[in-house]
Amino acid sequence: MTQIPKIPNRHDKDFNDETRKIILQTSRRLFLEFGFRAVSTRRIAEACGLTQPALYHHFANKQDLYLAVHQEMLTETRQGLDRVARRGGHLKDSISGVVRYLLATQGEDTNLLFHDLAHELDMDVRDNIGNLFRENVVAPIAAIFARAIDQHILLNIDEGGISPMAATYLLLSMVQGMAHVPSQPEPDMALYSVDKTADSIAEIIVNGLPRSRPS
Amino acid sequence: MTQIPKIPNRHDKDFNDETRKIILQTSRRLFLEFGFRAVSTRRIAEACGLTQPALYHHFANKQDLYLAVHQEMLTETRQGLDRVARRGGHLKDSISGVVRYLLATQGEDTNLLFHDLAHELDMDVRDNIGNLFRENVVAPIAAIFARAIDQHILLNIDEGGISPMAATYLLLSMVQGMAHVPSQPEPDMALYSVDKTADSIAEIIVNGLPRSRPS
DNA sequence: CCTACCGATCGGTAGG
DNA sequence: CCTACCGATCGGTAGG
Repeated sequence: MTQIPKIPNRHDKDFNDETRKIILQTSRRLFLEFGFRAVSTRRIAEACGLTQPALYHHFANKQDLYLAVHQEMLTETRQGLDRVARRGGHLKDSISGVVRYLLATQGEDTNLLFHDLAHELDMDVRDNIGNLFRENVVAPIAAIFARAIDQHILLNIDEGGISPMAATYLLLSMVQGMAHVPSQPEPDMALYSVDKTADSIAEIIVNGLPRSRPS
Repeated sequence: MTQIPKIPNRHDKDFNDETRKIILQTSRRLFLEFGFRAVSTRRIAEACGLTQPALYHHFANKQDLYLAVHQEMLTETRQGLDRVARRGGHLKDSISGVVRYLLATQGEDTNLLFHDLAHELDMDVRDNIGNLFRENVVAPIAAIFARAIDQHILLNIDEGGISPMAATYLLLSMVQGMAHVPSQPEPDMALYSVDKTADSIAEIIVNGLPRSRPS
């Protein structure tokens, strides 16, 4: 019998689980910045110090890697939002805490994620990530608005208000929007600290743009 | 001398300027939905009923076509926003008019455009489109907020307000955000008419989420 | 405006 | 985890 060469597999010592973590954190950074299509598997591998086929020992394919990245990230986001929610406080403080968390963690780029879900991913992966996003991001934030409606702080739809989910998507889009404000010669929001930006967004959501007098 | 075969060029009758318009409107639709990278030149050509190399008789390359699409579109947006501005009226009415125009024309996807500018285009095209966006979209909207600050309706930065440009990016992101709210079994904002959605966003920008009582 | 084609790059596989 | 390689697709060109 000929000698069978050593082929690493997930049961060997040299099948390094550390490598999987490196691939995950590297591809997370790249996918979040550039999106699914613009990040090639070779680019991920190179950034990890691997050859491209090596990725396929840890993930079945590119979409599977993208899914794993978002499963991990959305779980983390859920934990952060739950921590904010447990602090309680008034509506504006809760909103400010949510915004601060989203800004500080440089979390999901909602728009880039939606673009990938709509155009780049197969149905099963799309549904999987879409459900995780609704469960782990939208639901916890919407609960804050729903609570304010129950306490008659905000109006419900029948009274001329908007739904908790619509309020949540509005909040998420405002967080994304502040990232695009170009830096100015004079000090501007983009140069503010995360805390100040979060308070400012929360203030606008609850009371609108700062006015001279309540009209 | 051998017979020189007929090669169409821009001076011939069969070099159809109508074709250029078809390419522009077709690629506009595709670029707006899928972004620069995801739209191949072959896909554009096929949608126009042409072969892919035929595109290069009308545009030097893919980026040049992308540029022409946005030059045309941003000019149209400028005209629409100027028309809204000329109507005058109170701040909330102006904002509502802007939002209504942006929603009705299914204009620029700001986030997709920013992604392309940041990651997909050469510096010269990026700067060109970036300048056009600031001149034709940001500036007209920011002027509305600047006017409200001059009239002491909104606070300026020193008084705790935000800059006209920051307010503009916030408005643009809110418009984008409403497009992502999933349709619900119960009637929701996504099912509202453009007019109602525009009024709702304007109300939130000026007065915040609808509350039971001014606190 | 077409056919034919170029080099580069893509996601993924074979096989060890 | 590597080398070697596959078919598909990309933007763009040659030449008529």
